[in-house]
Amino acid sequence: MGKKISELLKKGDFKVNGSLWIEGDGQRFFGPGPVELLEYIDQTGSINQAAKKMGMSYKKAWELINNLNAMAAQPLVTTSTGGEKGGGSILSKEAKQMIAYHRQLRERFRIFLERETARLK
Amino acid sequence: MGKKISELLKKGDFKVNGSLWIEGDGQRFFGPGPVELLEYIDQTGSINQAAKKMGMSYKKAWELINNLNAMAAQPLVTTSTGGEKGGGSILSKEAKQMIAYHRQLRERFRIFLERETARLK
DNA sequence: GGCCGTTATATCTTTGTTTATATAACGCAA
DNA sequence: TTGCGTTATATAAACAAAGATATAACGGCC
Repeated sequence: MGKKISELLKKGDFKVNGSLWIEGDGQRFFGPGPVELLEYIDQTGSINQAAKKMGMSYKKAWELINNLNAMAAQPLVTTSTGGEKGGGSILSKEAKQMIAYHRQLRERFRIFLERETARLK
Repeated sequence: MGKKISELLKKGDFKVNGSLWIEGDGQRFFGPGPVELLEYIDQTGSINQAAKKMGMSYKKAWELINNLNAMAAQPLVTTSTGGEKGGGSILSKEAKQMIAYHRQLRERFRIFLERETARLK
């Protein structure tokens, strides 16, 4: 039967971890990063502030959003410039639904990872 | 209930995909890359040839192996230089066991991903 | 008109990662 | 002794990713 994994590692403690995403046409569409960004945009109403909360440059955040919109049938984020607050961004109904899907996915993944970690101990 | 994911994407076809690894002390220990490399080393008896099969530079392959050995309680790969074939590398019993663990893990992960993909369709 | 904060974009710089190249040591065999 | 293929390592070069900076446009408000 052999040794346990904890015996194979110098530091005995370990866990199974991973990353999950939804992909269409071979390329990633919806991963952990974009989801978190969308959630912050929903909270703040601004790509700029959401990026700051994530410690991410505005440029990168904008590129993420742009990619998402390019792959989505309907835009996930609609933006506007000017006005009282200088502009802003809001999530579409579809974006909120994607977030909900991903939340469920992540929760089941978390359970899977816990179970697999326990199985190897 | 909202729309299906396939309706949210321009290209209707999609799947849930991901990556899995074993980590100790917060840092990755055993992921898909190292496993594949070890398997090739087992086949060829050489880090050099294994690296070529993976389209990876020898340097990177060696660094991967070095990291693995540094985190493992017993070395996973033992190397030798000189001799009839110029030297070579062989896997320890522990390495083969890690590969076996990871294979099982991957298989259950595959099933998980298929199930999750189906659930969203 | 001038101010404000935001989106959108281009350009340049910096940083980090990967790859390429070179060199030495090893031990067996011819 | 020379040749061979491998491990092991350093250094330089090439490439990619990320970050910094600057600028324009927008539209409400004072």
